[in-house]
Amino acid sequence: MASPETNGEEVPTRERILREASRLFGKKGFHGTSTREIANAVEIRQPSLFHHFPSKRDIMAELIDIDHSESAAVAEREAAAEGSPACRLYRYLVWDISFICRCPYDLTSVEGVIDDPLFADKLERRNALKRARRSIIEQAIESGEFLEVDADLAEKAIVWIMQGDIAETAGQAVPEADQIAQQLATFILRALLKDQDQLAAIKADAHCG
Amino acid sequence: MASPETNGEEVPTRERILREASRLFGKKGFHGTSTREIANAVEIRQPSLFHHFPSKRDIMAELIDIDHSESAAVAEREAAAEGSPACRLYRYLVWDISFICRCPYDLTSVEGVIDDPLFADKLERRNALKRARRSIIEQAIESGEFLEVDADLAEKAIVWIMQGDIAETAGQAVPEADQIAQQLATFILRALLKDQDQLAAIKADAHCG
DNA sequence: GTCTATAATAGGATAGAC
DNA sequence: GTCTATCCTATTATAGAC
Repeated sequence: MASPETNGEEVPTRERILREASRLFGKKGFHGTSTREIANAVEIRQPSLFHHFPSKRDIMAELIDIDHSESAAVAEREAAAEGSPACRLYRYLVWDISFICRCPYDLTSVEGVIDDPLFADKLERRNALKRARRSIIEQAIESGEFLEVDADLAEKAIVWIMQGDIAETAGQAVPEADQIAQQLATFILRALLKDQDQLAAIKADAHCG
Repeated sequence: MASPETNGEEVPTRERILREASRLFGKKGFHGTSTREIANAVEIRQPSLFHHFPSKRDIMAELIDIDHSESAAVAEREAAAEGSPACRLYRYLVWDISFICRCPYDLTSVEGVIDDPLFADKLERRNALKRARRSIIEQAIESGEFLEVDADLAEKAIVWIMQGDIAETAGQAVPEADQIAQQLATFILRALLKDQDQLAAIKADAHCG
């Protein structure tokens, strides 16, 4: 119980920079946020930022890594796993939305900068994440669990909902994380399932909460 | 057939400024886009912009008006109308998503700036639009057509999907506008309807394509 | 690890010629 | 209606003291 995270004191400066920068990037965009604003929010002077990060770009780059590294791993694992694809999609969705709701950073700005040449080195992993999600949806359609919808449009709608949830929670680490994750994952599954009566069994098999 | 819009020539400078600025705002954000970039895209010099708009802010303000004025009118009309709420939601959704897909401007940046104090005068109409959408959903839950979901979360998920579609089409006026509008409206209705078998009747009653 | 001071650049907007 | 030239401010980042 001596963790600096749990008792609310002594958050390291580098950590506070990431949190405040993510909020400002989320609200005003990466290019629209100045290093002065970040420094003011952290309550240090502007040049002191450059002791913790070599450039403004590197602050954003770290936020991209936080957003994508675990998500891509989970999605790729579920895409390659055995068993009901609908259940695997549900499990991935609950994990990722829950991650979003618990994250202390506002990751809103990530999708907005990922196509910027400045972050070209981060693009491939994001695309791998997208491919994994699409693969699970295609498996669910082929297996007959999902309606024969446009898999591309379905993957997009899912991303859009997650993106909206990211902007909504904005790094506030909401306590109802699991509840929201299950509600949104259920919303998505209902829109795609051929037989709504299977929803209860899918949730039970996924054993997330 | 002499319309400047249809034969592709002679688009007025003011119009080209709106189109190119909307694309740049959508890609790099309002604050992240310089007036020099806009001018370059329009192929005029930077100060010439200020002959057509008094400031960079006023370009964005006009894009906000384009996004919200008709949408708010349609949503408020459907919220106050008679008949099946699910049908009225479907009709609004098809209209708005179709509008998005036909719009020659990239309206991605609108949601990102609407909370900025710079555009405080545009906030009330956006909130009226949100209230109208929520009202239709609440009516559909009360009437028993929709499952007893969280109306707030449902309205959010709908906005997120429309917001994603705005970013996707990015003012390219896609030819499959009606098809996409119906697919996404169907996705949303399926996620909310208590009885999936009513979907066909709702679509028929809405008579949108 | 933070500060002040400052360099170097890019930004929004104006003046006035054509 | 567009241009060149320019003003003034804000920006990212560095240098060097403490």
